Amino acid sequence: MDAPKKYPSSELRLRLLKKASEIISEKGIKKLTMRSLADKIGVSRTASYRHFENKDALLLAIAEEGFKTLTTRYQKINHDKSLDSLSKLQNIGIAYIEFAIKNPGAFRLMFGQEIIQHQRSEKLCSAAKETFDEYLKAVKTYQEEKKITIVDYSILANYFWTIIHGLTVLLIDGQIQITGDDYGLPTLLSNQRPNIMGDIQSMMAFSKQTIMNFWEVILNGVS
Amino acid sequence: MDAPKKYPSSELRLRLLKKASEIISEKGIKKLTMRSLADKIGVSRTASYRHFENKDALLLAIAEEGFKTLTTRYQKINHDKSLDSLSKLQNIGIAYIEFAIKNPGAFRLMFGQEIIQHQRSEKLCSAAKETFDEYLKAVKTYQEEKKITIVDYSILANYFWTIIHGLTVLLIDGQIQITGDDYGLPTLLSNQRPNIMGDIQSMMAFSKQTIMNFWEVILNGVS
DNA sequence: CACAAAATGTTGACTTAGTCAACACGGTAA
DNA sequence: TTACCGTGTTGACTAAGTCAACATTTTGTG
Repeated sequence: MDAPKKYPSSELRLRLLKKASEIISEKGIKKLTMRSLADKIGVSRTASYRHFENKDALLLAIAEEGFKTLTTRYQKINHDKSLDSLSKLQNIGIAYIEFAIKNPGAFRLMFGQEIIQHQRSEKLCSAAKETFDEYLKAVKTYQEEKKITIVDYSILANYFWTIIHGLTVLLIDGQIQITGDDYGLPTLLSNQRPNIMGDIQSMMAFSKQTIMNFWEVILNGVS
Repeated sequence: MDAPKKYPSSELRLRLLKKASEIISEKGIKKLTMRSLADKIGVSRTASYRHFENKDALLLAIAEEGFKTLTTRYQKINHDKSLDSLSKLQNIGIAYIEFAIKNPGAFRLMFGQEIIQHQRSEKLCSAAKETFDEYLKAVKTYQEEKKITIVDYSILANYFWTIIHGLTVLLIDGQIQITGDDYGLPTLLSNQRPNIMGDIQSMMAFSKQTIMNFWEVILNGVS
């Protein structure tokens, strides 16, 4: 009898998702309140409960949407005939970072645990699985094409993921701050309010370069 | 006039820190309430406010303690004459992961943003700086010894950090689940409650192996 | 078209949790 | 001894999640 399951996408539902996602990206999850969210959108304080059972369900839906978006991007890359298997894999990494930089709130919900640890729904898991499968497909293709046989592709996938995820998380948490071509102090060390999401362009340029550098090292070593 | 700043370490203060850290590691920050924390320790609901201005200050203190602990470990490693510079760097990475696995709650406070983004105190920043400096020292020593001149050591530090941090975060968020020698499904894909912190021994063994593998690749490439 | 049912939104009320204020008590320095 | 500090307690207020009852609109169906 979980009340609000129908209504797959009304006007309000979409606006709530979008606004909530913005708020958690900018201010963090703590600062998202059902009441002020409704208020900002201009409906009464409990209107959101017609579209989401509760706050956790709203957060869940944000994560789910996130996976769907990411899956679509991955699919587009995997289907692009003009890209070789290495470029596909790299582009998928870049898409992951770009998504996270543009939607840090959603990204944290998707891959963190604070929220999702408990109330994972079937829908969320299958959305995540689609994203993951698309990623695995790219890894597998790359591995087969390059004839890398020393490890299973799922292990290879974890290794790539480790690097991309590490970079992503450090970036969105401001531990590697980019402004133009400069590095800022890690958030860690600064008691100023960090300008974490300063300049998406610069962050993406930095990320691409970093991925290329990692790849160079992976292929040839540092020597 | 921020009231409770004196009292650097009473009985109760320490018990609060310890218990709170346990709770956030096991259940997440959302589930830590000042009232139930006090209750579990057996004092009245506002007793904690004699030792911490508010909940954020308590979380801040947990992070600060975390940095101090980590700094001590790093120092011990850096001072160990029996280790060469590579081993020091690797051991620091392992210590980082071990700390995170044993104290995921504190770790998230220290390196995440959800909580700390706003109320960073001087004390927290300087505690973080000490940890960071100790890490940088190890990187610098390694770089000088190995005569790696292609990049600045602070960039090298970011690269290592990226890998270690990525691995750490994926582990504590259950995206790489270890049970004995097996991999479990990423939390992502499972709607069962994940047994994230299953077996610290196995997770550490896995982490050490992974770090070694990464190093192997970094030194020699995959070819 | 008429009407019941479903969808959607509103206000009132309850509950939990953060936190302040006032009060209490024991120890210690002047 | 006494004033004050450190520490803890209870009472009270407020913000926020959320349910229940009620109102309005939309929609499916005879």
